[in-house]
Amino acid sequence: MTVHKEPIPSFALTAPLCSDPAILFYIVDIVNTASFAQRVLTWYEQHGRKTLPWQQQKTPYRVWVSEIMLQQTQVATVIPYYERFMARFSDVVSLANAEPDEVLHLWTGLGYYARARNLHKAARVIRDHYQGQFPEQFEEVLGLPGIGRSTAGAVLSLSLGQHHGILDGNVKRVLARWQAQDGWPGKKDVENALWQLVEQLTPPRGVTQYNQAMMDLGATICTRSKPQCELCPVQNDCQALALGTPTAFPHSKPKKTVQPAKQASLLLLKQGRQILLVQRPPQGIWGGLYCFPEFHDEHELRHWLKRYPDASEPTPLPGFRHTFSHFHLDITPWLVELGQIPDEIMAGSERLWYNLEQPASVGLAAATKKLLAYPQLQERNH
DNA sequence: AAATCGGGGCA
DNA sequence: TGCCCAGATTT
Repeated sequence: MTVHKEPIPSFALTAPLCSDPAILFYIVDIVNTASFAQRVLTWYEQHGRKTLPWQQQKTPYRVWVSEIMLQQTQVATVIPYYERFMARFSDVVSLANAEPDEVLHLWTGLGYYARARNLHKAARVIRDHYQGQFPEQFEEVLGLPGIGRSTAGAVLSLSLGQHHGILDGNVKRVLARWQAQDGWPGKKDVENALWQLVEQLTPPRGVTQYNQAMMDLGATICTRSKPQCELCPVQNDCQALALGTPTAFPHSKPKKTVQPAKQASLLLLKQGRQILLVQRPPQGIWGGLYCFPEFHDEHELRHWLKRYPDASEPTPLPGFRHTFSHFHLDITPWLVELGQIPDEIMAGSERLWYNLEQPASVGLAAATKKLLAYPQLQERNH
């Protein structure tokens, strides 16, 4: 998709250099592309963030830790964690020498603990294979656990001024909008197209500021919702803005076709305060969790119930829809009371008479929890 | 309730 | 190679 908005004014006002509109547009493209980085850099001088903790004493180690923390959390939240982390582990060797538990402890609350583990693993690789010096070759950095192309580029460009592009979530959004890039960036081909754009636009000089500026732009102006396009330095040739739908980019992850609803009837078999649950097979939905006995429909449920002459007439309770990522389940609960617990039902380890007042420590599906809280299940004379 | 984020791990 | 996942936060 290509939408050409007005070319930059100085260029548009001169007499055409060429009568072929295709070539003219091509030239205008080159001018706009060449000026993209300049406009971003100028914006950064005036509006960019330059006093963040990891922007002081910029070493690969300090920038690396900040990049990993920032992958999952916003700047304001990261700052106190970063300060504590740096106070305790001032260099890569002290991090490497720490116990994994202590690293995780300092990470507590940030989430994504696999990344803390990778951080620690990488520190040990650096201690043991790089004499405790953070490597400065792109391929070496790329080889460290938890570091991919974008993080490697960020660390080496922000701390050492090496010429590498970056493509984190913020940059992806800025570029996908500027280019009106079709497709979901989770797809390889779309990501490749964006990387190609990164390489075209990243300027030969001022990479440190440019990369920082692109991230700041995405974090403060070109935000996921309510972008402030009127403040953006590249608004004049932003294709998504020209289309009038900046927030339509980057295209969101294609929805998994939500299957039409499946029907399930659940039997709430009850004897006093005891409720029958069965453990589900390890595979499939609710694997290993305890749920109510499930049937396709009321008929199947009644058929199963014939074995228990003692059982009361099933009473339907208010149903509800439980939505999974890829299908709906319409649940109709049926309540049945039993005079006594049949021996047959007692047998089998996959069955559990769940005591409402002394709940067993087992995994319960969300829908099961919801049903257990139904007032109809509570013991009335108690 | 849904989308998100960059890299790892798996088919 | 491409797909799914983590895990807490934001919208």
